[in-house]
Amino acid sequence: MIRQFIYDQVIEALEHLGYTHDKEIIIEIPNNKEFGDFSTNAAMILGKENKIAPKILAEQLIKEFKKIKAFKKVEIAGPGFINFVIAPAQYFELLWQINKADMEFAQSDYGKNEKVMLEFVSANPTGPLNIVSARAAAFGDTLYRVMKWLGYDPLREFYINDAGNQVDILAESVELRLREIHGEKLEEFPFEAYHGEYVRHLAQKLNSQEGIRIFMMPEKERMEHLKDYALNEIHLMQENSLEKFGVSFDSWVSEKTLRMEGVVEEVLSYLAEADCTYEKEDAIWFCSTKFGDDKDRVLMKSDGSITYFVPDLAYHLTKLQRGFTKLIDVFGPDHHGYVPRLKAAFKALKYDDSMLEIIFLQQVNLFESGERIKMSKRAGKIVTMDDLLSVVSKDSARYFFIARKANAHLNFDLELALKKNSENPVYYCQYAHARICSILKKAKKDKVLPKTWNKELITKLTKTEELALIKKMTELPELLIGIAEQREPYRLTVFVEELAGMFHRYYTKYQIVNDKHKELSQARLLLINNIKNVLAISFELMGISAPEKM
RNA sequence: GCGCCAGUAGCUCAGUAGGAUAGAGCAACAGCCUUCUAAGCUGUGGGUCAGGGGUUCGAAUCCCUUCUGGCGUGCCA
Repeated sequence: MIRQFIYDQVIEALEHLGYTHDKEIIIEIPNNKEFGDFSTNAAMILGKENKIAPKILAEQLIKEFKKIKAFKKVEIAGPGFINFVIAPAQYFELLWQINKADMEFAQSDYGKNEKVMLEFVSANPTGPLNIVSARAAAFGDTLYRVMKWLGYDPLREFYINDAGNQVDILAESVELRLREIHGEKLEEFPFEAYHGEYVRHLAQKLNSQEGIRIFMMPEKERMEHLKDYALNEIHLMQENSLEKFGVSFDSWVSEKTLRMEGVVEEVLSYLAEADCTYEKEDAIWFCSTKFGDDKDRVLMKSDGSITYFVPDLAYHLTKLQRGFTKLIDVFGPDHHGYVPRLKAAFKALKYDDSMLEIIFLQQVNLFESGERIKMSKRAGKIVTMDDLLSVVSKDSARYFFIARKANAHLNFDLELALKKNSENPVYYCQYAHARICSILKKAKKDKVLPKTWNKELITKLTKTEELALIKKMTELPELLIGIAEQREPYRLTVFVEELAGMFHRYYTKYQIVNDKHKELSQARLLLINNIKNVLAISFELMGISAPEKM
């Protein structure tokens, strides 16, 4: 809010003085408080192109800024920085705006209704969701919420790979477990099959529903039946896990359905028409190296079946056909070799590959008592999302999952997530919210809390901590834009921790409600009420609760 | 081998428009509740920003290079 204002003033002053500003200047918050509330490097950056010494340019600009009431003090410092101190009256005005915006603060039409496709989780329908999926769910959903808040038109989509090899193996695994139930002795459970307990449960459930009847079906029909059954059950299981996590998808797209609609043939013909395919060793290849990939890729295997890539490419093309102008995929850490071929296909088909944006989430390591918990997919020993949620609350889990940059490994400390003190940032932040609620409640009971807020009250706020709190809140609108554009939800957790910390310190230092100073009390109540709102909005965007009592 | 990602305090991490003296939290130690929630606050110590070169008024941040770790490198999905 303020940053943009200062930026505009600088540009205006430059133009008024007849200087050019071809190079980008910055308005920043100095990390040393002695340098004021904001500072700009404009004079240093633009000195050269205007053939003037930075310090002289700075002096001239400062002369212009002296006329502006919003600035209490403007100074030159160091090699040509211009430091601004914002007038309290300006902060009061901003607080009043925040107050008026209420629970809609920082909402905007910034995104101009751009249709953005957010594809995330998209886990294989062959087992329960694991913790990397949980990370993806928290990440994608938070990004969705922020984009929505900023006036984009985002859609959350889950792509189900319910066709191909792995699904056959799933059906076979269920069949083996069924045979086990009926007393057949298995030599050894095949290495490639799915070993998880859930396969047994699926078999048991199916057995109790249909019993021996299954084995009376012809082989082919039976496998189809097992496939449909298992896929449907697992889909429901996954949807249920996500729901417990507070994540719902706007759309689920099935690979099988896509295939039935004939998109595979379409894509193959598009690529052939573009002259990008050839035959070698009984297989059909895509010459992706021509478009930046490091090797050519098989489209149709020598046995006549199709590779995963073809329907997936078709799927991405449907996103474009549906009018999305930005396709964001959130992938696990093991897929990055896959991107060049997707991008290559976009280029081959003359689509703008910059519309396709892929975010990689790095792996999640679970720690307990300082020990890393080992996970093994093969042995069915994965820690599932449900396992995690049975131990850790939804709030804690979501917070921890978004609290790191996407491309950094995430160490999830189970003990820490369970702690209920300041070591655990979730509680630290939620506690600030609960504390404020408690104060407001007491103020209401004591009849200090006014029915409606009065703008004049704000002028009672003169402490540096109070102005600093207002300043911090005004950062939210710009922060959210940064989060949406850089796809970096973690920055929201940094903001919330800072704001909560500032409040806790303020609370300890000053008494908010004091019978002897009614107006001051009311002004402070107005301030903390807005802090509460800003915290609640941030929590809402992260998908975690804003408790009124703890 | 090649490709992608990462390396900041003992630990987990900020430092996102290239800015001024690199910051938090935890852990360690010393304190604060007759007063609105102590799930909180205050203070102390702690750094070769992995190493080296370069770009420039100025680099943790950009470029090159070396080292270390993770992942990828299927006619798997």
